[in-house]
Amino acid sequence: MELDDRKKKILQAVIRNYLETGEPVGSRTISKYTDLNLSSATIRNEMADLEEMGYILQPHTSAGRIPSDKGYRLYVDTMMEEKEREVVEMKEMLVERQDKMETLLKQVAKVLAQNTRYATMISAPQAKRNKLKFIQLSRVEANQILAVIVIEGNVIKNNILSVNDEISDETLLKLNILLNTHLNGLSIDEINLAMISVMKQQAGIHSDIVSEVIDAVAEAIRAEEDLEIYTSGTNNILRYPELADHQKASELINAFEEKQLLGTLLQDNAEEGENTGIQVYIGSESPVQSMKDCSVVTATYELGGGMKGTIGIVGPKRMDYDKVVRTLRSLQVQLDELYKDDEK
Amino acid sequence: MELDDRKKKILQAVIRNYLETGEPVGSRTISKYTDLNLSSATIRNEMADLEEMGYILQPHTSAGRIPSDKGYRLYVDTMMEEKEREVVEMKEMLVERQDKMETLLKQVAKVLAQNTRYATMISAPQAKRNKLKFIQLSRVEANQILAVIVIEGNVIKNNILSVNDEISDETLLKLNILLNTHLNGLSIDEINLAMISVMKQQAGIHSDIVSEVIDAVAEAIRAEEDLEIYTSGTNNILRYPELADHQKASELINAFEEKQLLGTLLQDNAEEGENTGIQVYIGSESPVQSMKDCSVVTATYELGGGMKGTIGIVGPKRMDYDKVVRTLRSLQVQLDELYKDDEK
DNA sequence: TGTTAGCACTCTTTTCTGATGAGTGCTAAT
DNA sequence: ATTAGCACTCATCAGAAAAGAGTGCTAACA
Repeated sequence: MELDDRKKKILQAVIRNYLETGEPVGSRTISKYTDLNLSSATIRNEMADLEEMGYILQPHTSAGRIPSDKGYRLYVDTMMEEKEREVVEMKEMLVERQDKMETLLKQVAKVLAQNTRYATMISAPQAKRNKLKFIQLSRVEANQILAVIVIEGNVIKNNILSVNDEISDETLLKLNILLNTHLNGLSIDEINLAMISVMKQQAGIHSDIVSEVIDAVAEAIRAEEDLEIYTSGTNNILRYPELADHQKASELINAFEEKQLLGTLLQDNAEEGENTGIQVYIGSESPVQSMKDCSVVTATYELGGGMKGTIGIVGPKRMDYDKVVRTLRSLQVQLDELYKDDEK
Repeated sequence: MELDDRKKKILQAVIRNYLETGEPVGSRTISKYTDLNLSSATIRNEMADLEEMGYILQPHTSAGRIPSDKGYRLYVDTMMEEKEREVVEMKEMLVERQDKMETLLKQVAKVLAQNTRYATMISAPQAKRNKLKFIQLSRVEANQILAVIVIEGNVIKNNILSVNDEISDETLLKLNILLNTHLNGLSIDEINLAMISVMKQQAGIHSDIVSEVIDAVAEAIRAEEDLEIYTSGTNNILRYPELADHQKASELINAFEEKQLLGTLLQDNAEEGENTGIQVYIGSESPVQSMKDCSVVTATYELGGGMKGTIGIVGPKRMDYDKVVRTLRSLQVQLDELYKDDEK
């Protein structure tokens, strides 16, 4: 059977209507809703075909139809009209340039959640390979050394090391130079044992500090490499009856709390080289088990310098795909501009 | 009317039973549940009295009784038996000493939520008056200066400052000395304008850096002063039908997401000088509006050096007060020991 | 005098029933 | 190919009846 133009129109009407109401859509509704001027009977026949083809489902005999995952997929891929109207201007809400990346991302997640009324998540931008830029040791107390580790992209980590015997300012300076000359510009797997042993030798009695610092560096880079994720609007999940069932809602809320679980979703996506950077996962397409009854839309964004992160929106399968995609796209542009403003 | 011993026993039995089941408790149940050897009729008379006194409520005629807030209050204040059995050993789960405070606190919140099956929150320990301990400026790039600010209690903040003209290593050293001699050991409101202008004068052409650094210091101390809060087990809210109603659940989940809303709860408490440091808020006693149908138990903990934080547990009014209090108390001890271990 | 058995009464909860209505699939007419 | 018509299905709703839990009150009892 072929999916002709009329069938497409009907399918589209079914989906549109279902997105709005969340209720199964009947033939009579469609017959009036569309400009096809067909009677409900004709629609019924067409809907029977569409069901056979797997685009729509009947929850039970004598209920209307609801879109299947396959139906949503077709809709998202080929039928969404991206109207220009009401492109949400998020910029105003982000005007106050945030110094801290963390604050910015939290705010984006929050604004997005308020705007869309779905649950949102955003991963902090990451450079592919994190290289060490600069190390600085300084004394805090007699037997405490502060190690400041700066990674490519101006990410800064601190670490306090305890030492047994006091260290003079002079040796501290020497150690600083030693560490920086050897390690700067290296990524974590470029620091090898040979290098470490050379450094230890040169450090003499302070070799233990060297190892501690190197551990700290490794730790810092590793920490930077696992995704920092911010979420917002978790409570929106309860807004949609099809997700608000305790079992499902609990799993979802948990996923949003244990942010690592969201990692797959945000990480994998960042790597896929889609042209627009926007991905839609419908129901079971989602790589995260607990979201098999939701849809997830993700968008990668760039904050310059190859720093890429991902934004995700989680809602019911009948989420307003048009609006979500539109909003994400506009957000991508706005974040891009934010970076450019920063540049100049 | 007097609350004699028998009435107390009956009240206790009603509460105990209600805590377990969440269902109104009838006279017959009590008559069998207790060792009073009284018939249900007698119990009924007593229960009528207890109701008159305001300790219990009838949801409707011909339902059993449920405890009122006043009833819970009496129970918590005078009737809880703290049995020794099954004191949850959380220590094992916290064995791996965490370097980072953040990780530790997140873990505590999580373990606590898993143990109690309630929602938990924990505020990071804070010293009352945050004093500046040490400042370190260093160059990251030609026109970028990294300012590391260490606050009493070894809290470290970083800040990158952009400067217009390059600064020599020498001037940087001078600035470092200048800043440290003037500012170390001061709290935010001890840094006054006079001091600043003296420093600016001494800094000569680099006076703009001085102001930037001072801003950064102020910002860092302020940031440290507003509570860092970690939460866990939000989804446990859905476990209790009396809270799982969409309206309430949504508000609660939101409160746990917008962690500032929890601030009042955790902050006020930290200041109250209760002997045990454990506080119970029942229903409308809670200072947070959205929790008027819950109970909240908070405990202050100390991590040495006057650094105090607060742990909070949020559950239904029929939460297992005994267990929660026991767990919190044991946690207080364990955190205390953790610090002592750290000390030596 | 305190305790208890008994009973009528109240109110919620559950179950069943029939009615309603939305929606379908099929057939026959256009 | 389209549509009107009709029998049929099934969820949902309203109401009634039944069941059950629990109460308050009274009268009897130790």
